[in-house]
Amino acid sequence: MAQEQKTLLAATDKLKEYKIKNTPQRQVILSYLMTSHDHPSIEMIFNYVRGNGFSVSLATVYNTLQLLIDNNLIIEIAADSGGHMRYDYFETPHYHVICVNCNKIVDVYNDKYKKNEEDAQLETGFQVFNSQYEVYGLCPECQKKLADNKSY
Amino acid sequence: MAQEQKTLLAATDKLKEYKIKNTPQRQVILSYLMTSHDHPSIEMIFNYVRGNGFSVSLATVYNTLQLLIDNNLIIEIAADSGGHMRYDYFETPHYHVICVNCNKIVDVYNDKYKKNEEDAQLETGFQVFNSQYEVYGLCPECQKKLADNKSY
DNA sequence: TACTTTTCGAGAATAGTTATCAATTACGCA
DNA sequence: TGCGTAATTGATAACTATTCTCGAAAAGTA
Ligand SMILES: [Mn+2]
Ligand SMILES: [Mn+2]
Ligand SMILES: [Zn+2]
Ligand SMILES: [Zn+2]
Repeated sequence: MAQEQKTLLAATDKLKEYKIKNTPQRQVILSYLMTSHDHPSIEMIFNYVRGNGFSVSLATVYNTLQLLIDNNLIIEIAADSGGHMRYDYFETPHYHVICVNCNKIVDVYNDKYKKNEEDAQLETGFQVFNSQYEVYGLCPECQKKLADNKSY
Repeated sequence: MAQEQKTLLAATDKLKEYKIKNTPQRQVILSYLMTSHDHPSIEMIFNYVRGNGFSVSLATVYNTLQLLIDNNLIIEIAADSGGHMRYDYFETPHYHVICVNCNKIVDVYNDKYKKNEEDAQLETGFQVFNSQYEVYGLCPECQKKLADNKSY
């Protein structure tokens, strides 16, 4: 069976597991997020779905993403200095290292940062659901690029 | 001397320190951020400045905030589920605990989360400038409110 | 299959943000 | 202190990301 088919089935299973009504649009969007590692924007998701032969509207992409966020299946990252939100399947806890120059997002699979959730709960009395950690800096490529430009 | 005057002077000093050209608008915006603890939105800042007898346009508020962000004087928090950005003077490292129901933002002055910056740098080769940590949950008031509603 | 409910989608409407550009202001320098 | 230049401001237009609308289509249920 093609890989593509497999991930569609995996997405279908997830939807069932979370008792979310199954539709082709939701399958494709979720399977894209489950397999892609590029933290896509709305536009990228929209183009991906249409590019794979499925019909979809922008409104449906927005609705579906909100649904997945509400079900804690994905997270939204405000990482794009162009003001675009980025989306990430969030099964395994990890944090994001973001290049302020090119908007690249790199995953770091280390959940140490999660330990602070307990502190936060004790300190504030909040009932804590989850947390996110973002690190800002310059990626190796942009470091090089900017160093080269300076040496004129 | 009135408190108000003092914080305006403090803001002026900060602007000098960072070699940012001094204007009345920048003074008021920065002094508001330096003293307020409510992580204001653009709209709140705009209203504050006008409410204190200074002329200002929305464009200037946006421009000034971007300038202060670029100088690492303030940070932008994507904490408002209504899609509004919030702004915070960020002299002392701290993280934010955010109520997903009422958008309240509570500061926790504990910089343990910052320790991960070193890991991130080693792991990714990024040149790290700063990092942010956000915890999501329900504030005590909203916990109570929602519990009451359920008990019908 | 028949029925009910949910979702989809095209486009309109909304709202947050950015661009424009002439007038004003800040500030280094004589 | 006063000039000259470059930067900033502000009213508003333009832009663009997101949400709304509502009739049509599809999903789930028995
Ligand atoms: Mn990720
Ligand atoms: Mn804060
Ligand atoms: Zn980069
Ligand atoms: Zn609350």
